[in-house]
Amino acid sequence: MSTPGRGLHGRVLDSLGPAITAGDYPGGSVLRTDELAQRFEVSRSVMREAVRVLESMHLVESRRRVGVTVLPKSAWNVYDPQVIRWRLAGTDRPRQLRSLTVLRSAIEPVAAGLAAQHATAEQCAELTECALGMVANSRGHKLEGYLVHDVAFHRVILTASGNEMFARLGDVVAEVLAGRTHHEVMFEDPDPAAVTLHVQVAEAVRGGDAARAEQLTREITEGALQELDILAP
Amino acid sequence: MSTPGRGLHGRVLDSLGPAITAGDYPGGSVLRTDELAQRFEVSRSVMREAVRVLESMHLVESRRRVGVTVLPKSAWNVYDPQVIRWRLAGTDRPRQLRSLTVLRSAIEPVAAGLAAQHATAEQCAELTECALGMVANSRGHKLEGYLVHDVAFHRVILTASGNEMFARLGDVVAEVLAGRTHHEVMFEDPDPAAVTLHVQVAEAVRGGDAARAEQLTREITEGALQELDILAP
DNA sequence: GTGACAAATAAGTCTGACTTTTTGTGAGCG
DNA sequence: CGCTCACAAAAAGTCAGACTTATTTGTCAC
Repeated sequence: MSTPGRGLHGRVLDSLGPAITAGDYPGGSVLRTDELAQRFEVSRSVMREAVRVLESMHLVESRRRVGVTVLPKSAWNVYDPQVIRWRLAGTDRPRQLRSLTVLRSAIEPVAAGLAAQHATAEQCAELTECALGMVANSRGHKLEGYLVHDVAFHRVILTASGNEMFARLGDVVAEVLAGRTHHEVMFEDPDPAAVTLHVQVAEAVRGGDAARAEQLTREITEGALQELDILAP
Repeated sequence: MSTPGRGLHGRVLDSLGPAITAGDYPGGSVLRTDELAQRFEVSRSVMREAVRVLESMHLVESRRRVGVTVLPKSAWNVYDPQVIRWRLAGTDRPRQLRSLTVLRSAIEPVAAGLAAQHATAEQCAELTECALGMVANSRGHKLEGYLVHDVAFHRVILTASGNEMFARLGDVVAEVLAGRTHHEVMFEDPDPAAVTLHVQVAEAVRGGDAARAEQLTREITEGALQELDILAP
């Protein structure tokens, strides 16, 4: 999925990033570059590069004479895809999943409305194809096939909205949907009502009915929120 | 506001970051670390740190034997506050401002609804105070005073929503509102209707009326969108 | 044309010496 | 006792140079 450990500094990050986001080093903890370099058996240059990246994510702050200070959670760049992945992989997973689902519930309906106004013919076709794929995989424990089309569907909506910031949430949504299928309980086939809603959204977008696309998508995300409440009330 | 040029690598970033986000180096352009180090008169170690940061923002990609490749806009981490600031400062400003305003229109109503459910008594008081401050500065060309309270108002809403990802958008909203007051045309006093809406949102949140808070905030952001359409249709 | 091999190239890594800033501390003094 | 100021220590910051490694590209034989 992501790009693991590109270069030595990347491997250090793969180890240190999750540790920090998991809370192994509480906000205010002070680390020293030299010590870290020794611990990870890399040179100081490599360690410094890793620290710079963590700093750009506002996970740590490096100050002379004091060291590398871990910042409080409130300072973190929670929109950084890397940070999101690290948190989803760690103990913060439930909270992160909830935050992201709420975010989805705010963004996706608006994105769908915009998509109805701006989607190209090609995007409409793609959308319909995705919806059909979902229908085809909606019965008989074909969860993986369903997931692929579900992810593609939401990606097209976000892209077709024409808003670059919405488009960039495609990966996040993919992560959330994949998480739901793989980690959470999902023995049975997906909710038939949800499948129908996706088909209807595709129709609304194709027909240029922004209000309807928005409303239907709101029902989809509403369902996702309820699912979450059932799992962890 | 931001933290300019912390260390040498920071100063390199202050120069190179805006250049890339402004499109001075089109996607696909290839730079070489050594050459950049010479151009900015820093050592390679410093230059490498800067490149690592740009890489973590997905502005560039560094590959052996080829160099530092500038990535297409579609790959950028558009939620990185630093990237947002760079783009707001450059030629991409109008597009960025529009994207952010659309984002606001999706997020803030939902945030207001959640705030109505979760806001503490203290946050409600703060909110009312902000609204009153807006009223007090709404007439007689007190734009700066108005702005301060406006920013504070939206910050409280986003924080009170209880969603960490919403809360993190406080800075972004502040940037957008400040931009509207400082850069765009805003000779006259703010729209009285908008002021009234803010007061009513404060009331709705205090009263725990989520639906009303959401709807009223939707009207506020709707107004912001229309403002944008008038300026650049 | 194709496939393997060699050379060129630029990033990646390591090391050691040096600089700069910040902080703590303690001496001196009111 | 408390204050200031100067000095020393600590850790990040910077630099330069040598070396390694992966990747591309070009070439040459088949």
